[in-house]
Amino acid sequence: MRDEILAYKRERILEEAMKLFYARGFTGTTLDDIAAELGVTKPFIYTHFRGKVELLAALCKPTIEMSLDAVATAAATPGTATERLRMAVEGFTRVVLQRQANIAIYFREEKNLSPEALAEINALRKQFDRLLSGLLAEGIAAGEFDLPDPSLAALALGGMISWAYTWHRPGGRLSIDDMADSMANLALKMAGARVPVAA
Amino acid sequence: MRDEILAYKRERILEEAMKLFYARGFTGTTLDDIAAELGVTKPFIYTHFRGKVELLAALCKPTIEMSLDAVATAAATPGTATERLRMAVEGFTRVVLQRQANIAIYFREEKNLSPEALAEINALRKQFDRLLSGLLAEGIAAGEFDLPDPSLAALALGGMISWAYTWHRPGGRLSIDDMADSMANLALKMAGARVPVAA
DNA sequence: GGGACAGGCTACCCGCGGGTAGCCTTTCAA
DNA sequence: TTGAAAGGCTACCCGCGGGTAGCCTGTCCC
Repeated sequence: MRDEILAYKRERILEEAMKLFYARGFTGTTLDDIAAELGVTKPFIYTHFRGKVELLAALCKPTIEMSLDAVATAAATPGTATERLRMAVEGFTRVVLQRQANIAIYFREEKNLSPEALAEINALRKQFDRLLSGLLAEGIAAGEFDLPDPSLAALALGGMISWAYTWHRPGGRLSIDDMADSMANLALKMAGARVPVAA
Repeated sequence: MRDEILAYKRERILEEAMKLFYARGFTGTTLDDIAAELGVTKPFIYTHFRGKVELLAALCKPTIEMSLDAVATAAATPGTATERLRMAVEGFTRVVLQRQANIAIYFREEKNLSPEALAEINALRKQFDRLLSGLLAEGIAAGEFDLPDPSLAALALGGMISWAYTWHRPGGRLSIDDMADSMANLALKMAGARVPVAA
């Protein structure tokens, strides 16, 4: 129970930090701002985190892990490359949109991460690209996809989806599920998959 | 001649600012850093720019204008939608890769722009999206493309290309021209264009 | 009732860096 | 040779904000 309360406090700090970093940027947000938003004072934050940059890492890393998980799970699921690519794209799109602020913070504030945190995250991203590119290569080998350069296509695909953090507005015309479906259709068409559902 | 030297000095300042902002981030770079790199002192910069944020705007705005121009020129060129889309994608890809640092700085440091500069740039981006989406819609109307949602596809396309600023390495496996060509092929396939050149 | 501890706050330090005032040097014209 | 202007530098200011030392208060157990 003590631990649960501790964990809850951590979560609340991260939540407000996320909102403020998203709205004003990392350097545009002070620890006093975050504390004020929580109705506490700056030293309170220091009882839960080593400092400002640790907040940043705590916001970024789990989100990158979730992105990797989405693709890794899809790649490891039984099924055709087409089915798995759809699953990967849908899953990743959901992560990007559900954790839009974290994704935005990560890409904007990468330079402010500690070297250690950055290295860890870069390793995750490398895996992400490899998995996606491998999935495309499997599809080509199986005759399902038609792509001359799966590595490049993986980067293009990753960009197409990641980019949604810049323009998606929650509560807009398309729901997250709509977006995931549309992105998957576009991705399959780009891959040259047979029998694409109307994109 | 006086004016030319003045313009040259401005350019040199911007050049070093670009390199440093790109490498260390906007807040991670001091005016003293930039001055040192140029072999001058901080007040020198102030004889050419109002302050640090003006440097930022001077780096971002022309690059966004070039992006818009690339698409606007392509859209206004005579030809089929397929031809014009290829031209637009190739042109935009070239801008992104040739001005990679500026693009990166813009997307990362958007929050540090003055409200006025931000508003101007946002207006340009809106035009960009409208032009691209309009071009896709024309292609659909002409029966050249097969896309259920041209607005969404325009955003996806824009993302796919913009994203290259995060991973392209000059001197890498693919030249800028290779990249422009490949991106255009992927874009046309995504649009469902008939007779796509092997992407 | 009292001791002790946890948890948070008040109050502060201090370096960094954007921005500026005013001087010095070089150059050129008369 | 001198006056003056342009151009850049030295030296400084000062607010902001990350980080910390030490106190205070409420709570729980004896």
